[in-house]
Amino acid sequence: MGEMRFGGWRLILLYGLVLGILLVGLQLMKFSYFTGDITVEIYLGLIAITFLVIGLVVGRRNRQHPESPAVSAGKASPTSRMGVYGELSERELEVLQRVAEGETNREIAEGLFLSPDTIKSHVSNIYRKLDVSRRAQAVARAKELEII
Amino acid sequence: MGEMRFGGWRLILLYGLVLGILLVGLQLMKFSYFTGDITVEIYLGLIAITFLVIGLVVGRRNRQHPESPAVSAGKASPTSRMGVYGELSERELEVLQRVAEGETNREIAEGLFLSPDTIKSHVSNIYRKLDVSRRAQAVARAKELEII
DNA sequence: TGCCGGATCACCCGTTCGGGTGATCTTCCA
DNA sequence: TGGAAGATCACCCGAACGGGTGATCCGGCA
Repeated sequence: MGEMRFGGWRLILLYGLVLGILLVGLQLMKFSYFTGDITVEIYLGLIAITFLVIGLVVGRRNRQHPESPAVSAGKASPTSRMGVYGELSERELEVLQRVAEGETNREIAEGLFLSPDTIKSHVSNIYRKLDVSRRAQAVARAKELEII
Repeated sequence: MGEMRFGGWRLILLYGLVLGILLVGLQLMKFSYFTGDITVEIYLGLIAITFLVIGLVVGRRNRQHPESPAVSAGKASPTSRMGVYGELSERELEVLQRVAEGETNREIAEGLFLSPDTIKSHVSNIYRKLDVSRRAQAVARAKELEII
């Protein structure tokens, strides 16, 4: 995919969304304005407040969200089964240990006199058995399970 | 010396300007044939931009508070036993936590409404403070030091 | 008041990782 | 005896990472 380097991507979507809602709102308000339902002061005030809020939101968009509903992909791990992890083989434990030391696959390979591809294979199997998908997560898991 | 970079508030201002101009343009097209008077549209656009900028300024000014109550648990002793590594800032702890969950920099960025580059920066500082050089190692270290 | 550090963001570049596919060889055991 | 599982290795490709450099803004502290 073409990468948009600056700023982030969801921000643009957010802008699009806000803009769309805003335009609809403005059209409605304009209609009311011409039919004399609301005064020009209210109209202007609404516009001012709207953009003020947009500015505030954008300006503070780095605020921390402790448990925001908009975040989180798949946390909380509903699957709470243990005991499946005992099946890490000797080799896999050896590799996992070194992964936790921060060694790269190549370094591990050299330390164990194996090919980097072999290490990759072991690491992939470790991920499968620990139900994770990257090293930092595997280390955290292993520490929690006290298998390293 | 890079003057053409999309840096910081310049980007936000650009968004604001684009938004405003777009709004004005749409107004002109969509409803200038109801009234021959277009100056009022420009007027509205200017109001919108003005308040957007005001919101921006206010929002930027109010962010970054050193005293945020919404921080992780387990931070019971902020002053004691914080040796060399103890200088991990709130932000860094937050990032480190998510690193241990296996989130990518981009995922962390989205979760915290920040730029991936900012996360990279935090992660680099974490490495320096923990004296490591990659994520798995950082997680192992953090688990050993019981800071996560 | 001027400097420092934290937080935020951008960009570049080379390396590493993750995921997939596929292969050979050995051991174990049903 | 045939399959299951483990260990070993190869290759591809895109995503992610790590390490720099540099910039802005802000708050605190000497």
